[in-house]
Amino acid sequence: MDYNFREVEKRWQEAWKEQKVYHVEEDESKPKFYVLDMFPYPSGAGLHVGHPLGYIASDIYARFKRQKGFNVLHPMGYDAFGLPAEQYAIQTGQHPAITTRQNIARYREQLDKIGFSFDWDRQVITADPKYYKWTQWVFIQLFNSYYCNKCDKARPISELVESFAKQGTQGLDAACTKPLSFTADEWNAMSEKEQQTTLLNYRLAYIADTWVNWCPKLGTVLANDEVVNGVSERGGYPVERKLMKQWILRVSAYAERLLKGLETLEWSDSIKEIQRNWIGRSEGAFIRFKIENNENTLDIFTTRPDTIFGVSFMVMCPEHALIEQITTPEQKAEVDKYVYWARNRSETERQTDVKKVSGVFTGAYAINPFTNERIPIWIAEYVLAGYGTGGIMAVPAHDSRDYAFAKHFNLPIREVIGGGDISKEAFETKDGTCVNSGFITGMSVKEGGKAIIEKVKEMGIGYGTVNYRLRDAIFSRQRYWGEPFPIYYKDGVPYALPEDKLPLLLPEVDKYLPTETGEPPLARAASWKTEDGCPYECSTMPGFAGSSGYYLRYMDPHNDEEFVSQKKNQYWQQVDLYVGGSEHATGHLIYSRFWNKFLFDLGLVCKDEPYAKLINQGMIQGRTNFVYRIVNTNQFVSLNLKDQYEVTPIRVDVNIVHNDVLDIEAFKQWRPEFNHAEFILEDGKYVCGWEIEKMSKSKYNVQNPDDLVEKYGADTLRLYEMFLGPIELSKPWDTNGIEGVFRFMRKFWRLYFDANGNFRVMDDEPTRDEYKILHKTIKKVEDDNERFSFNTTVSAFMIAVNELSELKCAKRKILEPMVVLISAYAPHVAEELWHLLGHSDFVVDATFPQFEASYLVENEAKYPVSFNGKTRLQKVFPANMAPKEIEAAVLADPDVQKYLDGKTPKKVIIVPKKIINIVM
RNA sequence: GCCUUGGUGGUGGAAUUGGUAGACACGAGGGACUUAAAAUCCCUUGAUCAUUACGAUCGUGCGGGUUCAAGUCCCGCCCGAGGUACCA
Repeated sequence: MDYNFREVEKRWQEAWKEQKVYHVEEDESKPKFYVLDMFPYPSGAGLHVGHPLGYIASDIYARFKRQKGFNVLHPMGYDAFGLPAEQYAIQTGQHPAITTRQNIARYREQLDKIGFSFDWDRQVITADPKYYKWTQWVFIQLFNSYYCNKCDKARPISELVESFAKQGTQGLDAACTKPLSFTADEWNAMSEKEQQTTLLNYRLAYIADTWVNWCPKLGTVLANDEVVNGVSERGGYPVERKLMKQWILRVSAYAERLLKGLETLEWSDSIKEIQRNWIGRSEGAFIRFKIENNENTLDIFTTRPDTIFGVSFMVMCPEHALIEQITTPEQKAEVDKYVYWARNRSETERQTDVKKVSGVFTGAYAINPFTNERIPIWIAEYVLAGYGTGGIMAVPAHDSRDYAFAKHFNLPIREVIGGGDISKEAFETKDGTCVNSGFITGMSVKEGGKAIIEKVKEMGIGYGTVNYRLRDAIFSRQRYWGEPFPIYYKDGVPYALPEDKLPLLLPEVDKYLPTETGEPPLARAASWKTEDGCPYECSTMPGFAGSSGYYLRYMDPHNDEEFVSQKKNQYWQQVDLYVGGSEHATGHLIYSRFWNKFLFDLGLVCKDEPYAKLINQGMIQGRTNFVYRIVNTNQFVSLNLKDQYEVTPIRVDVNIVHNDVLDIEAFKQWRPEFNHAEFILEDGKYVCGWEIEKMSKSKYNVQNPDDLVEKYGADTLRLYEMFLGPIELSKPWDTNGIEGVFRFMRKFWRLYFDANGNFRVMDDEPTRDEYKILHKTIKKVEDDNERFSFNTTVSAFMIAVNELSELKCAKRKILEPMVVLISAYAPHVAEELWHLLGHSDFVVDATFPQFEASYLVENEAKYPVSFNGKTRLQKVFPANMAPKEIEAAVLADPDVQKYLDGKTPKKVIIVPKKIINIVM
């Protein structure tokens, strides 16, 4: 019987489905293991060979763990809300739900062909009302919570209301948009509307006017991580800054815990580092500067309080609220002009002009609290609204940005940290000594900073504090295809919908565009209001809403009463292994951790981190092939002859190139303009050039997994994707090697059949050599699986099969465990052989073979003999021979003596079973 | 600029704690079988020199160092990839 992968794969895929082989239930008798792949967005293009890389790796691990006795949860679903489906809907009028359904069907079909062990009964789809009911529910919990800094966790907003009624803001320490201060009487005297507005200052999901990344082309705002290099991540459209009322999640309240939590995670250093930078913790001081002839104060955050004696000007961001109040009449015209200009600049313009200095003087002066000096207050773009207080004290001598500004506007530069040379550039060290600095002169930077903090505290104008770069996440999108907010407005104030009204279904609209008045698409829905006539929120939630807590829903996907039951959450705990791309480092992987920590605070989940171990699979790059057309002709010249001509490289479809040799007939058919192409060949072939690029349709280098499955089978594809190299590394996809893996698959199959195609496995006792091959392989596979080194496991299989073929081994005691070993990688062929071996259960439930070290014990050890570290020859000695004896034997050996050349060695190093080194 | 990675044959890569560098594949060359092709099998394949049998020298981005021994550890560079970028 030949290796007929089409028949084998079809048979077992059907059997697995029918018998629900991969269905999993909670089972207290077994330890659990949770393996999760990052949620895919089902795009219209379908899967390319890069997508399954991570899925194959996690599938191998899931199957391996199951064979090692774990109860493995390995689910899959779809992150189905999102921009592409909606953009398509705008263009065609087709409802995004339809497109999404089609795309999901296509994904499913492609995934099914690869033979994954997903439990599809647990599938979740974010766009399904049964699912987004719980996204909305979590949002309501966020809305109804605030962050208590004292107990360092989220608490019900009702507790805050009670406390305000009793003691106002006295003793309050809560995360907030801006610090407020009022008494119980003042609170109690507030109207309902005023109270609700006040509470928004504390809620973990709140609405506020904020500067946002507005993308006019997409008609929506974007989160910081959705803007890349000043343009939208999806589509690459320009992004502007705009002041808008938006729903926001108070992620910043969790900054410290998000940072600390990283220490407990088994994630790569690079991802942890990216998150640390994104959170951006910095210690410093908050200091209030008086403003001359003005009631207000200019508040600043600085990490260098030690340099306060060197302040020579102050800078506010162009968005600063105080600008109008402090600008002098003489400066007003100029300030207005600058502020207008700066505020309306796009992100792209801002980023490209980073080096250009711009700014304007307000005419106002602040007072240095230590020197009582008048300090001019400027406005400049280099100070950002979103960080700290939006104002700084500028110390040009010791900050390069302030330095550039001072030089440009001719402001004084005063040295306050000794030891540097400030004539050319700022001296930014943190290990200097304070000079010209009043009472801190002579102190180190560290001591000086501490002393200033003490002093400002005493003076009541500041305190030491910590600032984070991490900002609150903007949570509204002015789009149709997302979760509706469970929010309605009464008297202009937002209220949460009662939980029993969930899910709030996405309404039908006539068009997926904003209204004529610029409102989001949901405003088109005729009855988008409560029974009492209160209007619902018109924006929808962003992509990360549905993906932030999805791993919890997999634990209990059909529960309509609870988000996840305590019992099931207790059983599955958290994701043990999470596999996905590193591009989610600053988006999903932060939001998801935030979401989980919040649910943890509420006592809904038992772990405060969602993903214990994370593996980032590398990208699969495309390998583009080129042909070379001689300029102004229709002649194409082969790679190694092209330098003799002036040529234009042209990308050619990789599917008509084999091992870099062009299929000339297929090329002529490929596009009409090549019908009559002529070729200059080398050795009778047309050889193409190649380059590594991103895999994309426009570069004609896309490899579709379906085609490869069709040609070689899923098992070969799975093995080959793993064989390509370490899972975390990015690597080019090159089908040249897949033939070798396919050959291996057939060779493996042939171990079980004789020349006439009859199953030939017999029950004879294996030889010691045969056992040795098996146990060497068991050990290698087990160790490599545990460290996610799947490429070396594939090599180990190849070696074992080569060796067993050599021995013509057909013994059940060897070949049966081999089936189990390989089954995680090539489940279909393993299943077929497993049943041919007489089993009626499924190979995924077989027990992973037990490694017996005794089979690997050697009586002899082969020693490489080296002279001064250079290996010259090999000698075999009994494994238990003492080093002393080996030394004597080796020195007496005639071959060795030839190299000794009559000299006496200075030293002989013998590492048992490893190496002999003779030092001369 | 800063942070994180990585650099090994023509190609993908292996070498897990410092112990025979190049496993396993691809590609290439040669051969067997075959009317032929496919499939399969065998040999060679890091470079240079030598080839009569033994071989010899060099070699893991570059320059140093530690060590009996370095792809692996340390110091200083060079190059690539990813992240981040006025974050006070």
